[in-house]
Amino acid sequence: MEMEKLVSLCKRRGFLFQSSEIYGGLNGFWDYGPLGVELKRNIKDAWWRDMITGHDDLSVLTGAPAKYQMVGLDCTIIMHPQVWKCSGHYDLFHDFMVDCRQSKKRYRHDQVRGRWVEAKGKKIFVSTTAEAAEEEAETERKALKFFKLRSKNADELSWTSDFVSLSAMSDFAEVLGPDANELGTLTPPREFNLMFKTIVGALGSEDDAAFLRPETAQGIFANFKNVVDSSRVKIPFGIGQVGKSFRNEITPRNFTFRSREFEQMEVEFFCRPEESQEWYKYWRDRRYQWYLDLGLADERLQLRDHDSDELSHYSTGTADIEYAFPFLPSGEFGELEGIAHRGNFDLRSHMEGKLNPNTNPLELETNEHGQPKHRGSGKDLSYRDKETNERFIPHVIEPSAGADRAALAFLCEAYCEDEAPDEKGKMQSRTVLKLHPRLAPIKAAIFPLVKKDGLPELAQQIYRELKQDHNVFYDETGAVGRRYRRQDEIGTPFCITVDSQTLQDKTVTIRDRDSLEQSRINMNDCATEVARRIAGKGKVCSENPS
RNA sequence: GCGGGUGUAGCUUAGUGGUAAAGCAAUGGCCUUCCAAGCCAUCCAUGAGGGUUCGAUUCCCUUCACCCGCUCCA
Repeated sequence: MEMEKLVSLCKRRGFLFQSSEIYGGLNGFWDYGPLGVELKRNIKDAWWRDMITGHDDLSVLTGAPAKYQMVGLDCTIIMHPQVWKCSGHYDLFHDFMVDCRQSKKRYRHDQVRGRWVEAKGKKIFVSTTAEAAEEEAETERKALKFFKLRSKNADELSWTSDFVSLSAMSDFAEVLGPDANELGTLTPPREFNLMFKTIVGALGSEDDAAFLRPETAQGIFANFKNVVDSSRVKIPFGIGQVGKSFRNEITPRNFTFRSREFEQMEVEFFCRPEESQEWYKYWRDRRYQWYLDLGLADERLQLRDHDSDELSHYSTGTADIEYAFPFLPSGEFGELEGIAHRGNFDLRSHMEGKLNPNTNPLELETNEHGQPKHRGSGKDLSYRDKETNERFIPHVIEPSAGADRAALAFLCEAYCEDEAPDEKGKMQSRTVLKLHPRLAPIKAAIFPLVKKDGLPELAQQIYRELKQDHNVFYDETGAVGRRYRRQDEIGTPFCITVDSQTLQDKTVTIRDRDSLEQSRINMNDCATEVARRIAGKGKVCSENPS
């Protein structure tokens, strides 16, 4: 499937528009049109229903280690700045980057290391991005090449310093960049603010700087105690939240896949440390199945466990649910959702202060004076088991999904060009969105076959009745075939048509979008039939010829 | 952020230093008894800003957006 066709359809039919399009657009921001907003809302509603309000906390769900509770939360986008300092985002999202004018590469300032060397009366700083084990050999190789020396003359190189990070350098004039063969090609370090900054208060100054949240999760951690104290939840339980997050992406690209403003659907699931591994596996598999149940094909969906070297020290497991988006090279997948075992890192960071994620066991990150780099709240965020009277800091499993990425994946999966007969029975190509009925923006369209003999009045009667429970659409213009095709293109799963036979026996036809099959049902049964078909329809996207 | 490419109607394309053309779509009619039919009518465009010029959609500059490749992806 070509991405341009889907992008074009999204615009033409009102799923997605570029933000501020009349002013030329804004890179990394997208608006949802009348149909897109319904699709995205259906995705969020399905998630909320399946994870939170519809959750059966009295039964042990298939694959789950035990019964558990689920509650929701809706936190503010702007939070106390200390939240982001303790969460690690403040440090992590303020990278200093240097660019190389020669190699055109960009490096994280603190990840480039090197040492001073002198030869032939000239002193230079040789830098590299190589691993610590190889940096000595790598800098020697580079120095030899720069001074045009043979390996056997390596003793002519006089190393005058230990390895230091580029961040310790004040001037790059004598620096040989990691991929450069001349000096002074590195630009001064520039700050990349990946969090959106704003000022709180009408007269606020830089001291009143605050940030738009780069994830919804921290609001849940910050409210952990409030939820425990107010809602009678007992561990194990989860807190879910759906909402906007903001990241100043360096390169937004691939339609809505990497946007600067996006919506997340996150659960923070709190459990006993010794049971956390089982819960991690449960959530990983449960979330994967959710996408399958809503129609993503398993050959385009994968559950990828992170390798141990990708994991944070405090995490005993992280998996990504990934989808083979059509804009990616063949064989590559893009992340829809990450399920991370986060240990007690977050709750402890908000208690004690920012922890150093590279320590094991976790230690407080300190500044040059030995003081905490970012002070925590000092509040006790531990949990007391009312039965055993045991107090502990829960471990956290975090399934974190992107609503916009899910919407994009469902659209990509649903887009389909197949054939349908025209009025002469000849096969014509048709564009159809084979969206799961739960996700389809419009559940059913109601047509009078012709605009006379009282058929419109009957159709409108059905329309009004269905409207009470579903988002339905009424259309009486043009040939009925054209109306069917219009609905196919926006993914409407069912079309109900009133014809002359309705006048005699009160039956109407209901047409299935995917099979094109029509069956006659009593016009008074339309609402129940549509509800039955939406609920009963399993996987509808089993075939995707593109 | 770098390099290359592209911007004409909702979409697909045409064209020109001097009135911007068509098909499809949309809208309103007529006609139509089940899968994009037909007829009539209507609506809509040179991404933005500046320069050269009597005159710029066309030439030049800047900018914005999109696509491809690098980079980045917390």
